[in-house]
Amino acid sequence: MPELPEVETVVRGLNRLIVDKTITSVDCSNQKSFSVSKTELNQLVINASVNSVVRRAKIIIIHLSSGYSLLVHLKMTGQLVFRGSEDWGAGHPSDSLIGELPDKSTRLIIYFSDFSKLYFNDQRKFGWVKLFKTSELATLNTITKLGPEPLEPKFTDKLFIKNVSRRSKSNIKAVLLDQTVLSGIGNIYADEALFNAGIHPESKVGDIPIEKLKQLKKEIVKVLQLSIEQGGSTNKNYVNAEGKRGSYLDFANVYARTGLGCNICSRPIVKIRTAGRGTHICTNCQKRYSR
DNA sequence: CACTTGACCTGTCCGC
DNA sequence: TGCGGACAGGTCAAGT
Repeated sequence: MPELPEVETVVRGLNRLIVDKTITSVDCSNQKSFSVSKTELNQLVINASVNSVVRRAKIIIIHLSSGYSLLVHLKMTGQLVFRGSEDWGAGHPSDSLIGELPDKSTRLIIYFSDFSKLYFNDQRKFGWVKLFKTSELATLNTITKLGPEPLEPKFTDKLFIKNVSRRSKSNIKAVLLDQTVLSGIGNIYADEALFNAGIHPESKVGDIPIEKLKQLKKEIVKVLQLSIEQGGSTNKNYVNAEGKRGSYLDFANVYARTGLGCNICSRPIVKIRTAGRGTHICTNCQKRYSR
């Protein structure tokens, strides 16, 4: 669920909420979620302050003053939720989607010197938190293997076509989900971009006309920008750094609209399975390209 | 190398 | 009401 727009929203929130705060301690459960032990984690981050929070693909990077950086991947059900010192005690913000913290999915708590806290919750335990030296990030395989950022100027038509063409015999949907081709797209925005471009997700990349691929690239950028404006998509678990939902799904054309009328032709949206994923389409508006 | 599938988890929903 | 099974979907290892 957290894809590029959701992760971007969390990062923007954290930049407002935790920059310049100093860590006093960390507390974690579920060792599987972490690359270092609680003891090590405490040794390496205590008394460090937060320099900045950035994003690469779907990875959240928290740069610390100690020369280390915390990397967080939310996978499907991860959340990074900030609670200010005024929320200490019984109450919690009434407009938050989640209640009292910690709860049973809390895996990590970062305590700041002003008594505010950052919670990492993850129901399904797929997410992770890793600690690296900031100077090592540039050569880290986790990061260097990632494809281009779709919202950066370097993401040109030419680069998009070159990268998707590496997998010319695959379904276009599977290729959009491949983070080495381009980074940040997940199931929701793959379905939305393919609908907006009028392409059936099971079209093979090699069968799609170049002009249509260019249009798809344009639709990817547009849908990601729109979703960031809406604070991302909340289907079930996703919340921003303040525990609030995103509203992109109010604008969705196909995702989670099975059985509802297509916004263009009114025929019902159909759900199929493509590349092992639930896939939402309008069979009338999306053309299946084939040889 | 290109490409596909299943495993990792837990909570929820659907049919019987 | 309870119970089994399918499903949710990001990534990677293992398969063809």
